[in-house]
Amino acid sequence: MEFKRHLVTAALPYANGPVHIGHLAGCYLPADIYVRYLRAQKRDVKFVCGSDEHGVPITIRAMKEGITPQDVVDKYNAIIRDSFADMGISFDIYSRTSNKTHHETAQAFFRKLYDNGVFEERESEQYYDAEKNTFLADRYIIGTCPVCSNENAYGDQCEKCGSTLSPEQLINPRSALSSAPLVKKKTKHWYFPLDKYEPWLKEWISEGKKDQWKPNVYGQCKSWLDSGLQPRAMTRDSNWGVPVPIEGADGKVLYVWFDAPIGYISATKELTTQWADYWCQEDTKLVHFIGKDNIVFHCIIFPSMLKAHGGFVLPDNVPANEFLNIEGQKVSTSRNWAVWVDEYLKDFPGQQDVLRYVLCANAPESKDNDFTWKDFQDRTNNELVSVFGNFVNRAFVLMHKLCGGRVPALHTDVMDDADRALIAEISNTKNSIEQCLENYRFRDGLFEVIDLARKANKYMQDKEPWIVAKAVAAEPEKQKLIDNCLHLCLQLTANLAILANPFLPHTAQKMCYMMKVVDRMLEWENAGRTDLLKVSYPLRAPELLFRKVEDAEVAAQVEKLHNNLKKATTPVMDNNTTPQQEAPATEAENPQYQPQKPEITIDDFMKIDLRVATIVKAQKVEKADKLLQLELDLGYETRTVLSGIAMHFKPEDIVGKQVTVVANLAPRKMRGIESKGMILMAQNADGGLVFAAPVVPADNGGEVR
RNA sequence: CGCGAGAUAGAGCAGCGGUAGCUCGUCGGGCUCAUAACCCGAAGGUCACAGGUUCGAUCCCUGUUCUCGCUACCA
Repeated sequence: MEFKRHLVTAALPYANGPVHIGHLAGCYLPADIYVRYLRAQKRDVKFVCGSDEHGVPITIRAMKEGITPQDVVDKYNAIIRDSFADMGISFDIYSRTSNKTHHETAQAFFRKLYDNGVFEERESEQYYDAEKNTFLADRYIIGTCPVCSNENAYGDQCEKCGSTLSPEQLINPRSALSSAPLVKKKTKHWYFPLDKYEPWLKEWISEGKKDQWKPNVYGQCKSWLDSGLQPRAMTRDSNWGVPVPIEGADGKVLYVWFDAPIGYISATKELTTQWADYWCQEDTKLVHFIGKDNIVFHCIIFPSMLKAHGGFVLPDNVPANEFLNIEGQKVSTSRNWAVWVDEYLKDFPGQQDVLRYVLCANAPESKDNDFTWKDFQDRTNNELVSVFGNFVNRAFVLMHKLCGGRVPALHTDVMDDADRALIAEISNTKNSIEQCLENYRFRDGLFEVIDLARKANKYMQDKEPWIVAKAVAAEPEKQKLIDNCLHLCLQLTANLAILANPFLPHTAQKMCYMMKVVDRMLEWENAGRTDLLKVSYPLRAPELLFRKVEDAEVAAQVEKLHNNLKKATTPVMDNNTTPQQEAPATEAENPQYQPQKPEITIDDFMKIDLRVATIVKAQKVEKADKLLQLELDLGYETRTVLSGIAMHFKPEDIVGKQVTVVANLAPRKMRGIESKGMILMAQNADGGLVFAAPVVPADNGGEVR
């Protein structure tokens, strides 16, 4: 089908914390790239999102901090909204589910289903906290696990033994919120009969979406459908949320997963009076960008709701990403193991596109991926800076040096195959990127952009205009070769701006400024043209598009991550301390000492094979300031170990000394020499090094434990 | 437990029946216009493991192991 309109949504972030880079990589960044691409094509597109501001965790948080739920969501809504705006996530509207339009829309939706007799009413008994006057979600009931006797098992699961539980199974259940004894109270809720929609869903998904949706998304849906759907309660006992709009429903609100996706509709309503065109016309392409944890809600529940209501379009695709881990560990907000976007923006001002680049290049499109600061540095320095940034810079610098600061002419009489191939490459790249983006393959699309710059670097290298320039004095007609090379490199730079624009919008803007062209040049249809910059048009002096990430910055970020983790795990999380009070304590650490590393088990430690060894030979490694090549006698063998201690010790002084060596460390090549192990050194505050070794001679090869 | 997704060079990913590819890193060389950059070349993989189907399997089938998810309002 030919779509006239596009409606793109990104998962509503939950307003009880800031956004981290996992959120960005998971859905906001891909959604933004997709939307920017569609806009550049002048297609009709609306991009909606907003804060999800209801639900129990927000009320809990408010209770703990002694403020109202509204205070909580106001605070985080502002932080989240600003982070997105600063990162260039270009929503047409960023709304929130606590506002009036949303309440009205969600209530009307519920009412329509209610009037149509869709819901089933059911009464059940649930645990109630009499002191806090609230029903308790399973998660907020604590008790002793019937399986492993852990006294702090949750009502839904025991984290110690992993058993799945229900609150009834807990021994001595108690409230997580107060010391009040639990009572059971009857409560009535309205259930959405998902089971009745199962046949329809099966047809819609199994037959219609099998090859269109990503394998993880399709597989997940199929799994749900095959195991059979159950009616699901769409209301909750709470005073924070959208009130259930029917008689006799006092103290009840809509289940957040009922209300949140309707937030997409409410946001569109706020955005435009034409909202119904986007939601109700068959030729609208609705796309939900989400993370994998949301698949069931967007592929099963929400479509069923829309179907039950009638009159709405259904999602054409739900390109869910997997998760992004940080430095090898799962993101955890409670342990504060995350890279927060607002903090990144403070630490790396003006470098939004660098993060956009890294997160897109390493996006968890097909499986969970790991974000490491080292990878952030490598990708930035070796790909963005060296390939893309450097090409643009050298094209500009050469143009100023060899062509008088103006766009040189293209002399068709001396064009060769390399020139023509480069021109063809621009169109090829444009087509490839279109293919990638239309199919939600953003990582590949971005690669194509960088690859074009890579090819352009090679083209320039082959043409060597700086060499040709030396011959111009003797053979003036050679200037034509230089002109052609730089003409094409500059036109290619203009194309790079267009092609990179969806991914790196701030960079594209900067390039437009340097080329002195208006934003309209960035329209997608201009890609592939080689007349974007007029001949003899003077261009500005180049500015560096990106800067390198320094080792110290990487180290600082890694340390920050670990410090935050320590702060969160330190048992000061008393109910009396609010997070605001804790925050300033961060800097109070003793600065001379490295923070202690995370706790390990004895098993972790026993994996390390420490041995006593004697240095039998030592020599400097050529072309390395710090490295010494050591031959160590371990009793049962002699091996080579490289150590970065050349600044501290002379080779001849340490021969014969005993050391402790990590014997089972994976071998690593440095300067072409394989190092098989590591010797232990103690470091003093002044940077001085001391061998960590037996105080009296011991047997070589002896285990250290 | 069951179900789903994933497991391919040091890292990140393609390939999905016919001699294993790309980017980065590593190593060697070249060049110098450019952010010590760029260009050329090389090394590096028993394609998680074990069976099976096939003339032939990384790719299909079966089983196993590991990771993540499906449960909790963390994308």
